[in-house]
Amino acid sequence: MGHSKASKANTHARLVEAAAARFKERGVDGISLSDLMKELELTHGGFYRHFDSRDELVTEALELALTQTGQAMRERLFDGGRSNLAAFVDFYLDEAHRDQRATGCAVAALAGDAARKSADVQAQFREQIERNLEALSEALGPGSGPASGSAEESRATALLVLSALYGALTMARAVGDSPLSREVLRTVRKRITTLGAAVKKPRRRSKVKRS
Amino acid sequence: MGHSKASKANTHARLVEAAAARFKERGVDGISLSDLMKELELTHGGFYRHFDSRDELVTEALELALTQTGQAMRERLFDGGRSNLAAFVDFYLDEAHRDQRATGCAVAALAGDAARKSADVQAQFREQIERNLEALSEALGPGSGPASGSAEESRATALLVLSALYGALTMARAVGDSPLSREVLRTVRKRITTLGAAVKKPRRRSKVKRS
Amino acid sequence: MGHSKASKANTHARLVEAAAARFKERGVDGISLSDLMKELELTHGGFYRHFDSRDELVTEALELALTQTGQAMRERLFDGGRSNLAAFVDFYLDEAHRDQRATGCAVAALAGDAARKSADVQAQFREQIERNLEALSEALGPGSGPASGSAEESRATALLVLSALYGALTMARAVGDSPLSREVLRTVRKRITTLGAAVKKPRRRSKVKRS
Amino acid sequence: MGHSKASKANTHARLVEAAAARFKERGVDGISLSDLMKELELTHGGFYRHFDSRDELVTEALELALTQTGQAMRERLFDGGRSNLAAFVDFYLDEAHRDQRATGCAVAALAGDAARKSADVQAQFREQIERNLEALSEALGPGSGPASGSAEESRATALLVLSALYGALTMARAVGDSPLSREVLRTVRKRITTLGAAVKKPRRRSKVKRS
DNA sequence: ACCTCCGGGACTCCCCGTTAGT
DNA sequence: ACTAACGGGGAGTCCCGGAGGT
Repeated sequence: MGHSKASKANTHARLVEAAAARFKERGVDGISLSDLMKELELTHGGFYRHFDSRDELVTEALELALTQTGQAMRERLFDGGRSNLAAFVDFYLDEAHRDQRATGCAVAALAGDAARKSADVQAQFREQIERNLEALSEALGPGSGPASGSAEESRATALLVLSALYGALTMARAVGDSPLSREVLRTVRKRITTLGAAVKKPRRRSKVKRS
Repeated sequence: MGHSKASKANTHARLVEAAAARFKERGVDGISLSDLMKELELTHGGFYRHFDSRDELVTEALELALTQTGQAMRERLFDGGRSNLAAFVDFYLDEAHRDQRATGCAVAALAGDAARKSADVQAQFREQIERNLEALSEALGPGSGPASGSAEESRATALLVLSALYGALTMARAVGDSPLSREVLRTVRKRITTLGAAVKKPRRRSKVKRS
Repeated sequence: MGHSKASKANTHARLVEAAAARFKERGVDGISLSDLMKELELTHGGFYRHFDSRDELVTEALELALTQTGQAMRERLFDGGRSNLAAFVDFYLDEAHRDQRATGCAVAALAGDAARKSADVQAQFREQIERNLEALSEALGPGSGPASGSAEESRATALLVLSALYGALTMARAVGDSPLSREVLRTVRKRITTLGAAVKKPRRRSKVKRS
Repeated sequence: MGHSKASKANTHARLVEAAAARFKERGVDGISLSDLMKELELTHGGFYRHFDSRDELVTEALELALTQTGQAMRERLFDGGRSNLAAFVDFYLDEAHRDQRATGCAVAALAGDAARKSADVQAQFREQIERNLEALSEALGPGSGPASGSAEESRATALLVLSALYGALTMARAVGDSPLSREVLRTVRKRITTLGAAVKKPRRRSKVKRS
């Protein structure tokens, strides 16, 4: 491993990766540059060879974290037909996912922090969530049901599903490992598919209710 | 210059209140003791008259924030019959609530942080969420439907509803004020009642699905 | 010793005395009320039965310290004829006086602090120094010399003598016990009388010089 | 934000200078580290980059204040022949010097405090006063008079003169601006040269007295 | 890429003057 | 007159982000 010109780019990338993981684990302000550099067996003095400021790292790490999440999500979602949603939910609301914040969903890990950050950071979340939404919407798809305002409906359902997923995972994490935590995961895992069902079939009744 | 008779208890209480508000607004680590004291027009020196450490304040402020939230929630939930859920949801997913983190729901504001805090803090969230769950479960009540594992069912529904509420509010905040943010609030507000509906009436189908 | 009405006045007086001593020893800001009260075997909570504020004690203690000093000074100055000045100087510039700040001259002990205190405090010093000056001036007296602007002359001499006394004592204290400290005392003690001599006898030359 | 290359040495020096000035003005205990740092537009957190403790700053600031004083004194004293003493005295006992404690003589400003400080501090005063004494002694010089124990004599005179100077300035400051304050300065200014005269010429009488 | 260090600012501790209640 | 405690504020310590210099 000579210290070729490529090694700088490599270190940059490793830094962003490590930061993405630590940020998801401890929050954007939860880890210092010094500790981060130590992870790569570097000293923190060298940091500024790669970034102009911590904020720059934050931006890049967030970008990475969010796109990785989106990518992984989509892959699980699109493998075949309708049953993929269930598979995705099973993964998303698993205890393993709950406990591995470093590798898990960036939105669930960092959305709470994003509310207090700059508009730029929030824009990053917005873009990614929008993308996630589209993917989920497509997965829920209008295809399988009778054609009834399908695009709108499935997007709305996707929003509801996403909210429930993020909320459930966040709650499960907030209460620590406990019966409640496991109950949240298990219950929402089981029930969440009813949302898709509800929107696809018995649409008449819902409309009546809302009026 | 002299302290009025208002006494310690008052200052202590005001400190906890101010901390609760600021914590919800900026996160538990987002405000310094010094700035907190300034809010009460005090200086940082007097802080340790009231708390042994910052952590002690965190504990008390979290307790206050969480119970206040729970209290307000229950009040909105129980005014009459079933329609209160809708009213509660309308309040919870309003833009005003989204923008007023200082006075809004403590769980939504701080659950993201709780995941990285001590087991004690997580226990506080657990207790409060449990209480919220019971209240919501009762509000969704088994009463209106035929006696079919009603308690269990309504608790499960409550979990789903709560998850969606927390998740939607968190997402709406994370993306900043924007069409997406408003869409999240609006959509979930409209759709969330279908969750309750789904569980209360057409219970047969749900069961079939889950099997 | 019942706690009769007289006892309060008594405590007040003892406080002022103790404060005067401590202030001279450690400076006006060099002792806390708490420590002061302990000297009287009281607790510091009772202080405000006797004074409205620390400043009030300072004023009274300074008054006492300054007048006691003046009194003692005058007594040593006026016992007989002219040789009293020498006796006074011998006392004033003795190592014992240097080492016993608590009972020694208040002006020498506190003039350095007075420069940084309020106009009121400085007025106290002004009055007392004026009185000391008059006494010394009288002691140096115009009597023994030929009548030549005698009052003016002796006042001027008194000023010079006082300056040298205060300055020598302050210097002797500032350098700590050491050959230099003792040299200052000894030398000024011996030489200072030449000032009086200079003014009383060979007045012609002085006047020529000043013109 | 960000520190220029100007580096530590500069800040250190500026701190010592500022401290020297403030100490002379308000006393060694009269200014807080925080306020001191504010003068340099720094915060108190950075202080310990430059000094291990407040005491260390005190030592250095005292050293600076004392040597600066001595230097300035000697410069005024040695410009030509004997008349320089008068010029020095005129400066030393001027109202301007009385009112500018921050830039004025460190001995006069701080000797009162030194008596209550550690032996180390007193040693600093001792050294500096010794140096001042030698300079003044040399200025009074044995040269002009008949050769009679000249060194001893002029040192003794220097001691007397220094005492009078310190004492007069201290008194003038202690009583605040007032007729008395001005009288002290004026009178001692005029009379102090008689001390030198007294020692240089009529030496016989002095010797007789001392025996 | 390292090491060193600067300046910022937080937390904690402790003492002071002052006040209230016993 | 004491006990207790309040609020002010200084000192000391630590760590962080950032900026040289080797």
